[in-house]
Amino acid sequence: MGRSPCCEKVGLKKGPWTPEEDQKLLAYIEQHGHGSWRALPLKAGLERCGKSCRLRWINNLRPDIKRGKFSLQEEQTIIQLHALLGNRWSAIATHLPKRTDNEIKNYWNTHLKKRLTKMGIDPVTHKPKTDALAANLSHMAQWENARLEAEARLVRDSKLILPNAPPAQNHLAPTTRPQCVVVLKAWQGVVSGLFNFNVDSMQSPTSTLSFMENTTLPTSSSSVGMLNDNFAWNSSIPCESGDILKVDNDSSAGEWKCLEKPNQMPELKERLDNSMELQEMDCSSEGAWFQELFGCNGL
DNA sequence: AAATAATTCAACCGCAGTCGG
DNA sequence: ACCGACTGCGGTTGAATTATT
Repeated sequence: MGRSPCCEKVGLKKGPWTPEEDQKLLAYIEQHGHGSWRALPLKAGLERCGKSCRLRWINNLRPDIKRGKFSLQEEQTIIQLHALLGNRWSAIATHLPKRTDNEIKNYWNTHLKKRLTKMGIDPVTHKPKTDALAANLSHMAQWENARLEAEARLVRDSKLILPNAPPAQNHLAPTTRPQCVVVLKAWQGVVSGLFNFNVDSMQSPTSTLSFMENTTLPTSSSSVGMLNDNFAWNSSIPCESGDILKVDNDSSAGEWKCLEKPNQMPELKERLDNSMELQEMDCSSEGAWFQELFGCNGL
């Protein structure tokens, strides 16, 4: 083992590099290669330790470094790889050849981690947090479930009492039924940790976010937005019965698009069909509460 | 315009793994 | 097998910058 003594030596310069120092380091490496980092500072005429030179070269002076804002694709790759590899920044950096591990680490800590946290996703486990937010949503979902059961029962009872009663006016076409229930169902699934990453797809630019069986995805625009912000990579998500949600990375927003018509859970569909009152339920505000909860624009 | 708070990111620090003597 | 030199990595720090009051 043993510790490197070079950085403990007194008299070596620390702190930000000057352009002159950069020039010396660049010129030396271009001419001789870096060779032994420990010996380099003396040969290059730098009052720095080898470690500092190495770091400066790797993180700033290397000619193949890409600077500037991370692209959506890069963000997606980082999130995917972090889910797989954890804080192994150098391993992650090998998949983003023009980015340094330090830059990726900084970007994760200052941007991506915060974003995931804001979305209720644990940035360590990449699973939804079972915190107060999730508990609230779970509670809301249970409440909604109970309410629907009661309403459906009421409707059935009223049909029994008035068998010839005319059908209630249907304000919404069946395919455009209120979707807040679907959203809640889906969120219940999400908070239960029903999704996982398809490891095999990690190398592929088009990856699949696979859900465990019977996970119903939300189809309202607001909830789709939520998923977009959480898992905005080039993905296809199998919904029920082969319905596919796809994120379109060709657009700068990486928008989720439902390619097929939404397919709701059979029992939910039946319940909705049975409930005339439910068909009249006003769900216009559901987008608002989801956006408020998740802080995403979702549209 | 000034003061303060928040954010960003380059650089440092120390630990662990590898290699050669 | 042991020891020391060296490199690479990840966590952390703090100065610089930007946003907010």
